[in-house]
Amino acid sequence: MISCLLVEDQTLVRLGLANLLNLSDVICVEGQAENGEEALNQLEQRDFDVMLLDMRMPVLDGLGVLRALQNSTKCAPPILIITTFEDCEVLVSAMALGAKGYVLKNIELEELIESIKQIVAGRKVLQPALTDYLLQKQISPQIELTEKERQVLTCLSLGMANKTIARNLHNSEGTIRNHVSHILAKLEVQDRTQAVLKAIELGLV
Amino acid sequence: MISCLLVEDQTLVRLGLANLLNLSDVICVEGQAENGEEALNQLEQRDFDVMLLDMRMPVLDGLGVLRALQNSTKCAPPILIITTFEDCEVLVSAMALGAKGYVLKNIELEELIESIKQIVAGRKVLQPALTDYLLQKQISPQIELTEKERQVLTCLSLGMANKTIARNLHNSEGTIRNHVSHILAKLEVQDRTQAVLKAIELGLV
DNA sequence: TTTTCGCTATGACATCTGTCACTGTTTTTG
DNA sequence: CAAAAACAGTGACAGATGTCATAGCGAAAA
Repeated sequence: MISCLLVEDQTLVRLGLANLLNLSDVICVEGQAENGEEALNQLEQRDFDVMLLDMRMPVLDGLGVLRALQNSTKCAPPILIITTFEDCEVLVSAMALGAKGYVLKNIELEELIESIKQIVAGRKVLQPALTDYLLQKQISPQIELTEKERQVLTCLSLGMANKTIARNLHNSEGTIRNHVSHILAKLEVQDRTQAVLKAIELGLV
Repeated sequence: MISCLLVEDQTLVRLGLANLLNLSDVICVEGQAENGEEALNQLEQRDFDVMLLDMRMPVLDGLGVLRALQNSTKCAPPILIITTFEDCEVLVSAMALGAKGYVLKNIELEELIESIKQIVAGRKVLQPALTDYLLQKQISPQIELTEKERQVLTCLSLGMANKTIARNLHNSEGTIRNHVSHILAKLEVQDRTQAVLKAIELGLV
């Protein structure tokens, strides 16, 4: 029987998932936490075979937990990240911080149980759908904006006009126009609206 | 016994929640769907007392389902939106489209069951935490766009120029300009970029 | 040191954008 | 039916937007 610490802020999701896992004959959710701090407390008090960790949480999020464990002397259980597609940007950081694998919340139950077994056995679990996505993002030519350009882009995605941006950043309107022009070129788009859309898509803002 | 259709894309969450609800002695999850289209299919085939509807889904999202039901002659069950704090911007649209209430996914189980009973009894359920947030955001009164305006707005949020939109929708550029002008007025913004941002924020696209 | 790069700035230019007024047709609604 | 919308269009206009060439300044890199 694999003892498991489940860390997830949404009550319904946590209870539901715990229930499902407990119905299996190999996994037993023996600890639950609804944020990172609680998780760390639970780890203080007893040992687990594995920790299922959500990324987005109040108080202390998934990355926070991983950081805390790295700086701690205590020997933590292997960690499987359970996250949504929307939050997958932080996965690279999570893996760098010592997580042993990641799966999407919309994974099938059977597959999740299999993943947990793999993690406990010391192997890594990288769900293909996510890996593909991350690789594709990395392959996509990285857009390098200067500090000023980033500022202007932020203003753009707040819907500001050139004149307004100029006032905000204490520049002439002409200067801002130049920056905008460079941003459009770097993002390979034709106008500010497309720039904002692309920036949102790429998570630049 | 209340028969319930549960619409939620994340498999684990859906199964877990169904399980929890079925453990109660008043609610029975008799249908499940992992996207809006499946939900509509299920509604075709049989009746339910209530539908629990997630907002963010692939294929056809929550708003899409509500729109489809509004344009349909069929008598749909009352709908309770179950969503996350992050997606709550679209709730105003959802309510305008006929949803009967909304709760957060991190609601307590007891409270959720109580909410479902209220909905089935014909009352509305507006979870205070969300209502407060929305009021604080001073969400403007429901924005009513015409069909054509919606089409143009969609084009706008794809980053199209007026000329491109005109070609796409088979209109003169002047006509498109007029439509854009009306959209800006209705959204109470100054230019197309702000319109796109607001449209995204309000879930109009 | 020389070069490169980021930032600032200006002026000119073509084009795009949004507003307004006004004219119609068609469809919906009271 | 009559009024009200939605839809399509035109022409004119002011202002916003984006491009380009050019140039000075300071800091960092070669």
